[in-house]
Amino acid sequence: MFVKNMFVYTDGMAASKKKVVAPPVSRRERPAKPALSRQAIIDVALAMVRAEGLEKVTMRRIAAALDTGPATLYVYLRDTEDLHAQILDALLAPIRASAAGRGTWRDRLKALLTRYGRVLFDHPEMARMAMSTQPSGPRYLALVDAILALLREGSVPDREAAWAVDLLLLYVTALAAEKSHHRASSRAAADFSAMATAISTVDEARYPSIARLGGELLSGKGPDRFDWALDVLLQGILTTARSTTKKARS
Amino acid sequence: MFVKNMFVYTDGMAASKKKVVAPPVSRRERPAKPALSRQAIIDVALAMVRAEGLEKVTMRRIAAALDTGPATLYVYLRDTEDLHAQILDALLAPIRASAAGRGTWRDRLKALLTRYGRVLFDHPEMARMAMSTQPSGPRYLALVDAILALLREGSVPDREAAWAVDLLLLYVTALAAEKSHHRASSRAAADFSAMATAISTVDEARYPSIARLGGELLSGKGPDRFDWALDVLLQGILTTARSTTKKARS
DNA sequence: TGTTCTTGACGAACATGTTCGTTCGCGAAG
DNA sequence: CTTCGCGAACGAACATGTTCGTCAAGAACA
Repeated sequence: MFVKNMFVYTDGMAASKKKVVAPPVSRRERPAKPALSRQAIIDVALAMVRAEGLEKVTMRRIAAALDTGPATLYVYLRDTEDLHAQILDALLAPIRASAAGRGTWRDRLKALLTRYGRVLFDHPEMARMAMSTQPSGPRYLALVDAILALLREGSVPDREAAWAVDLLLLYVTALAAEKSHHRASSRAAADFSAMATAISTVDEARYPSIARLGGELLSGKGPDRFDWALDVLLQGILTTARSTTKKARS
Repeated sequence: MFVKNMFVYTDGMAASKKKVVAPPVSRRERPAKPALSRQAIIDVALAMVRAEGLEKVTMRRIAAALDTGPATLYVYLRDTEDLHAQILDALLAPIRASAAGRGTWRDRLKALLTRYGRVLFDHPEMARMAMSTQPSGPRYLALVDAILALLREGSVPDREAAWAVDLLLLYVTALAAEKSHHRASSRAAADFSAMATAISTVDEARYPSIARLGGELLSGKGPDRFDWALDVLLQGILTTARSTTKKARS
């Protein structure tokens, strides 16, 4: 009897009840929405990154764009880090990492690293995320592969190259993270000015070396310093063997 | 009965009970609390860091410890980054950055950088913060000064040393940020395993260099890789001039 | 067919950093 | 003495990431 009544009731009010936003909304409404997918989420996020920048990509906004709630996204994404890793890999696509190109292997390697750094630099939060996530997407792997190929072309032994690729990528990532943060921060100019002041007015008795070098510490433009740093790294990589290092220090 | 019970109860705990449960708390109560100060906040935060770790230091918990609300802290602190910078500087105290010590200048420099990295490594969030904040506290400046002194002792020209100190600190900070995050993350083992799997099963046609090097990419223990990286950096710093680099590339 | 199990879907709730607006005590000025 | 201005103090509110618990549809099984 109970079941029978219930059956009749729902049958009679089914259509209008649903549309009038009656409190007991049937869950049968659910499948009417287009099914979600991981790729759909990533696609929406990427569109947002390109239109508004990474800071505007939040779980809530993505969910709203997909007509669902933020909690639902966690069925497909582990967390924002997972999402960011996907975004980063997509953003690396334009780089078209390859060992081929013009100029010496060294020129090509530096150009490649510069392009990689550029992507991160343009996305502050991405750079920071790249510091803590071990990217493993196809584009990233292509980047790693290209770097290894270039190091090989430059006669860097495999054993050293295996570690050098980490070193190079870490440095570029860190620099991008540092610089992009400053760029994104409204405090950058004030911070730089405060640092310059601190250095120029430093207590010479306490910090003799800083006092001596003074403004030199802040000299040089970003690209120049970056270029020099890459040269330092490459020079060091070309002349520092792993096992030799180990023995000499033990 | 209810009112009566309440009355009796409050009577028994008159002083503290009134202050805690009475809705119309007079603002005249304010000055009765010990005045806040930036240093008091930092001290509480430091005590928490030492007792429970940085992750447990939140504005709300600090405020609670100081018997106030989190919004009040913003009168004294700009933001959490500001707070973390103070904490970092305090944590650097034990390092006692100095150019003096035993061994070659190189040994001492590496030891100093290792100690610095250790501090960051032990505090994941601190390392990440150090990537985006330009530390300028006294202990940090002492570190910078000591590094400069050691580079000078190692005959690194001032012009190069001025940039090298940045490079060295950035690398160590970045590495600590990377490694400490992994250490703090419950996903570290899974991530590493996934990476190892990805590398060993990589498509050779697509990533020939990665396939060739395989496990070598993940070889070596942290300290060994770090030691080698420092040697790379120092070797590069010792042999890479700034102006020469500029000319050769232009 | 009926029952059980699995999993997508998602609201409520929680923790955290931070901003905005209001109150009130204190010191300066008149 | 009274009034005014400033800034410490702080509650309410907001945005964000994430977890937990519940519901219901579909698959699997008897």
